[in-house]
Amino acid sequence: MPRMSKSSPEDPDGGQANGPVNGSVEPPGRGGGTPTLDEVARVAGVSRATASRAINGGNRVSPAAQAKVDAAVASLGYIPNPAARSLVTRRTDSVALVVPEPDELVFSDPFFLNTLRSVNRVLATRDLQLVLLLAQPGEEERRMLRYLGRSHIDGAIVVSHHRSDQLADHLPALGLPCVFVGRPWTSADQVAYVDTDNLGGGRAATELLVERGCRRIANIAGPTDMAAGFDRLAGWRAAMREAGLEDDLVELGDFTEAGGAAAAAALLERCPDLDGLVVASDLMAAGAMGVLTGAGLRVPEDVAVVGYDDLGVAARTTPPLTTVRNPIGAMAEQAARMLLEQIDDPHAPRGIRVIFPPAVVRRDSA
Amino acid sequence: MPRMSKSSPEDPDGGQANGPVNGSVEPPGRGGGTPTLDEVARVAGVSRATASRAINGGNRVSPAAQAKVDAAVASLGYIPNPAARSLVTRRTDSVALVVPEPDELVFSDPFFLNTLRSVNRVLATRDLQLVLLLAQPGEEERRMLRYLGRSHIDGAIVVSHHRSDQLADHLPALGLPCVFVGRPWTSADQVAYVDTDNLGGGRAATELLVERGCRRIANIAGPTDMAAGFDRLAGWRAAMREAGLEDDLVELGDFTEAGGAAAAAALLERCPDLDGLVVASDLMAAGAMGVLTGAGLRVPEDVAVVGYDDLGVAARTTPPLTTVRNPIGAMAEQAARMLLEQIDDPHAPRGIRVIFPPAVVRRDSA
DNA sequence: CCGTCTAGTGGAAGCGCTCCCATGTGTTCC
DNA sequence: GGAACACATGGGAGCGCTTCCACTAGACGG
Repeated sequence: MPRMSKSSPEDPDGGQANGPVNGSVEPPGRGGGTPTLDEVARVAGVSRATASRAINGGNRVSPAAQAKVDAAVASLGYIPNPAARSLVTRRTDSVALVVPEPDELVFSDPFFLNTLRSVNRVLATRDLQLVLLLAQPGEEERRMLRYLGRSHIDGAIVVSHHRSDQLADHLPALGLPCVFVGRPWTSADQVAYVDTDNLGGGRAATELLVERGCRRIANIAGPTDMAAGFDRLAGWRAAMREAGLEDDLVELGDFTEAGGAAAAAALLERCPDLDGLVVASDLMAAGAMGVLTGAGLRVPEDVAVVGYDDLGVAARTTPPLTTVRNPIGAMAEQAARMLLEQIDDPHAPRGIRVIFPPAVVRRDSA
Repeated sequence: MPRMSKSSPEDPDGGQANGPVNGSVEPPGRGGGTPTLDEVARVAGVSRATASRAINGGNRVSPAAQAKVDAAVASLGYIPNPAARSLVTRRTDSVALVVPEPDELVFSDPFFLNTLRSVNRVLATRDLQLVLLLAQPGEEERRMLRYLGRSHIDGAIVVSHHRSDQLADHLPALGLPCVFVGRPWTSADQVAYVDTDNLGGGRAATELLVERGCRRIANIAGPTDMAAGFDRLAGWRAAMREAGLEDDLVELGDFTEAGGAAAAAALLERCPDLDGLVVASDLMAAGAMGVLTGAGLRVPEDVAVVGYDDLGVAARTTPPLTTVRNPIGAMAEQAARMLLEQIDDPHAPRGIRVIFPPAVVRRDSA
């Protein structure tokens, strides 16, 4: 029974509207549509079932049949229809990169690009597609959750998660495989995540200054609704207390250069003779250093500065910034791999976490 | 080595929804799995056909039926299965953002992020998903083309297209709606694209220096395998000739800060007394200015500098950079809207192009 | 020499959806 | 009052694919 793929009675343009237009070859006997599994099977002289098996890894297929199917696929230029496949397998071969975006910060950060790159690299090895989901809190976020809730996607990687969004609670509840980059605020023990030891990093940065002999060490913190900002500040606090120093010289920044500058100015006002500065990001540190030198202070002679991230900016400031490395590429890759594992094995444990150690990178600012 | 810990070794509610076998196990009608259109129809007391119509815009559906279906959808939390829908409609409701990536440059550019943002914003208004396709030339690119060739995607936006890739020839040949951001090298009259007038921009930048009285104006060009780099250089050339000046003081950069610095050094070697510098990107201009001031030259007193892009860097250099604005956000948005039009109407004209005028932004460097 | 395997195969049953078409119902017009 | 026309509706045929299941050979041991 012939498919009536073409020219149904009242198809005005003969069906050439969508779909790859005639363009190239058309070996098979049938109408000019894109080849289907049926055609492959016919050309190969096997059943559709066998053709399907051959195409999907060749389980329980004789070498002879496999060869015939391979040849047919090649000659027809056959590519399986993903929708049809997805309909029955219930997989979509695509994963989402979820980026809650309450502000525009994410985007100015080289951090995001590194993530994208690394995730994509891992996914490419498995022929998975990356769907980007940017959503602001509120309506957009809700729509995104609806989207994720249905079988559009096999899994999700969440980056730049904020305290306000409820991704960490909702995603696992959907039964959707997911991995967070950066410790989630809630449900942290039910969700897989990878992170750096931001607390240890904040502590290490501070200890460096303490050992250098600094006594009045201030801190420019990141937004405390992001785990990274929160933990780095906590690390600073811990190190300060251990060194017997006051831990009240803190200003909040927003991870931007301007924010860092503003915070530095405020700090300088509060404590004109500060001699050390721990900053939660290199970009903010760059802004802060501008203010310091503008105030006639030398870095590191008068004020030693330590940044955080080491994603490029740090090497370009004057003086080059001593900083704590944030291995974002490795983290994202790790996250992608963990997601793959979850997708492959739905019974795999859910709460795995991987924490990368901090690494101080010494340059000239401290 | 990252350390790893599993905090919840066993999976409380394993993946129950993974086999297509479920259909037979699960009595239809009771809310076991995800609701289907059948269930909606049953709950609403109408046929599946009517339910489908009601859900898809309510054409030829009585208000009463519409209301009943709406209620059923709400109460069941029904979301159409995209695969099933796509199988019959031959649409996928997702578009690709194609990024050929011969090098890592694209990523360090704020340009890319702006694009992403804008495209996403437009797509969101129509509930379309953004699939990110990053591919290096060669095997990866071929795989990408195969992917695009099939009905995975309704359309594509191509950014950062290089001379070497053959996207501009292949994509339209696939019959796939597509829009380029940045003039394609080939098939430029068969492909829709949006661009800025880079030639005009290069010319304007140069004229600014000429009017300022500069006579020995050098140029740091971008990669000439990208239209933007090529055109900006051509604009400089045209303006130089018109002013009766030599147009041979050119060095090629790679759109990075380091590349700009290297080019500036070479230029300085060739012509120690140059008094004007037109640079194809702000990042390169920043690098170049570093070299200039390092050589004891004042900007703009000794050498006036004009950059290109104005995507943030320009305002942060010392001195702030006079530059030519590259309205990348507007361009990307425009591209997305054009793509939507092509998708909506397959018979729409293909070769539309939209060119944004250049705009000089005066700061302190010239 | 006959069960009993096992590997390979094809028939057929859907996956959840859209849309064509035939079939009611209520309106309008001559 | 019947023809002519809306308009709304449900039945049903697929979209292209995977996979269950029944079936046929040959292989092998008893």
